[in-house]
Amino acid sequence: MAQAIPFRQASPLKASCHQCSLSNLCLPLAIEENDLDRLEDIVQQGRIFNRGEHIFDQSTPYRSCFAVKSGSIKTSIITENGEEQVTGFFMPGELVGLDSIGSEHYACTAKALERTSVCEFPIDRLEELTGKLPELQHHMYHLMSQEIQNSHQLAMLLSKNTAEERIAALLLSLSSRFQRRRMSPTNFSLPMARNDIANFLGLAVETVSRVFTRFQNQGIIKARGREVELLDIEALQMVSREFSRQCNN
Amino acid sequence: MAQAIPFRQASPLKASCHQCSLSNLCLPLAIEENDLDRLEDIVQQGRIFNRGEHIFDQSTPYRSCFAVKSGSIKTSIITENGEEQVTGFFMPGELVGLDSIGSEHYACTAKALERTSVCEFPIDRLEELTGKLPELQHHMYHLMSQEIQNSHQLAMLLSKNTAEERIAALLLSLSSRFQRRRMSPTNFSLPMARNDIANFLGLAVETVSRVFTRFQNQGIIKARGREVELLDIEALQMVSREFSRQCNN
DNA sequence: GTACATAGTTGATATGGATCAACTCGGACG
DNA sequence: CGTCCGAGTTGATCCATATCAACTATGTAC
Repeated sequence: MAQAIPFRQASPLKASCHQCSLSNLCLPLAIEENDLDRLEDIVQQGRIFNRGEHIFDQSTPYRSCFAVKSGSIKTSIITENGEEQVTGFFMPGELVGLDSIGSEHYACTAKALERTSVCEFPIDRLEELTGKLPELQHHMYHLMSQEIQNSHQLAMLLSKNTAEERIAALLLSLSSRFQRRRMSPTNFSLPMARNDIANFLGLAVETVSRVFTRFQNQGIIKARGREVELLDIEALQMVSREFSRQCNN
Repeated sequence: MAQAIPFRQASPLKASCHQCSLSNLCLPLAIEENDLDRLEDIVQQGRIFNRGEHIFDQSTPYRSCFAVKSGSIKTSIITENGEEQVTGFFMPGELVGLDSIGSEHYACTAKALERTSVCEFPIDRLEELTGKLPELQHHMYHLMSQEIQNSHQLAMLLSKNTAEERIAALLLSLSSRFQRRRMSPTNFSLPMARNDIANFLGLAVETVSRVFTRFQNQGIIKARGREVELLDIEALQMVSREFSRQCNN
């Protein structure tokens, strides 16, 4: 047998968590080197979505959760009367779809904010695997509880904080998440539109815009469009009142 | 051996999920009759807390999650500057502490709103057990994702809805949770103070009070103190705009 | 039963951010 | 290179709810 392969075959995309630069942020984090193969067995790597494409849709039967490899994703809930509520932004190394694990259907819609590649973890196989690897199970619990906490933080932000505080908190959250990926924590480009920020933070677009310019006038940030430079992180932390990392992360 | 027992011994409280009237709402729901013993092995039943007592405290090392047997519990986060944010109310059959599973410390403080009895699930033994019982694991995932969704709903409520809508939604949520326990969905007594409601919904106490009287004047509810009667559920649903169950549940 | 504290209600006023409207910027496309 | 369109900014006005203040009801301790 050992049939010769005429050309380099299209990789079946069963590729390497081993080599992934994000493995220290993602699921492999929880796993011993020698168990990593078992995770690789179930993951489908490298699916690409263009800006605006849906990774999954609300009310669709739940199949998988996804890890962001590159790019970014926003999740949102659509209510019966058509209103949208952005529930989160997800950056490389972060897991999307945890809010639906164990449910029949996706609880939200996930949309690529830019060209984005993801790894897909089919839920039945993942549940099977977490049953066998206690560390992985523990890590899943941890990630999900983290998600609950994030959402509580968001609720707190929404109910107690001013527009300035909310935006400062978001900027700081993004900053620390860029930093975690060894990118500049002070100089980055926002993956989402003002509109999404406004929706996420429970504000009007106009308010977001005004706060941005106010911060700019105070010399706290420099912003042109989506390009942002944080000039005075200390000041941002003062504004955001609680120094904890809000929102996601 | 077979030593005679002189008096009826104090029960070691290894008691019966089998007989618990809430088993269809709680963890046993997920388990085959014959596996129920294994859950009973790890649960510590019947701990009682008086009104105002803490079931657990924020930043304390995480040990267990708790199921409410009777009474009710509120959870809240305290920020560095001493502000409190109520993150949820928990009624019989509901699980408290899911937001901390997999974490080192409790992410919130849980306080009994009235005389309350709980069942305690030590987390290490629970994780062990979920590793062995796939249905239980699945159920845990489901409960946790539910918790995320609830929190997202709360965030939505806080960012998009008026005071009246928020309060209507809360009343409806409580109503359906009472109903689930086969209690009157229209006639119940609020376990929490106006203050807690206000904090939870991101409103001032005065606003809560005003909305209650407004609803009363419109003949939608009848309220004296914590005693509430829902006179027109339809109307409440109209007010709460989205007909889904908000907040918890 | 009285007193004190706490929870809840009601009224008057202030304000942060929504809303409405007009304008500008930047990029895609012919 | 100009046109068009959505995204973003800026200004003026309005409103829901916070805030402040006074009062009432409820309940708890002596």
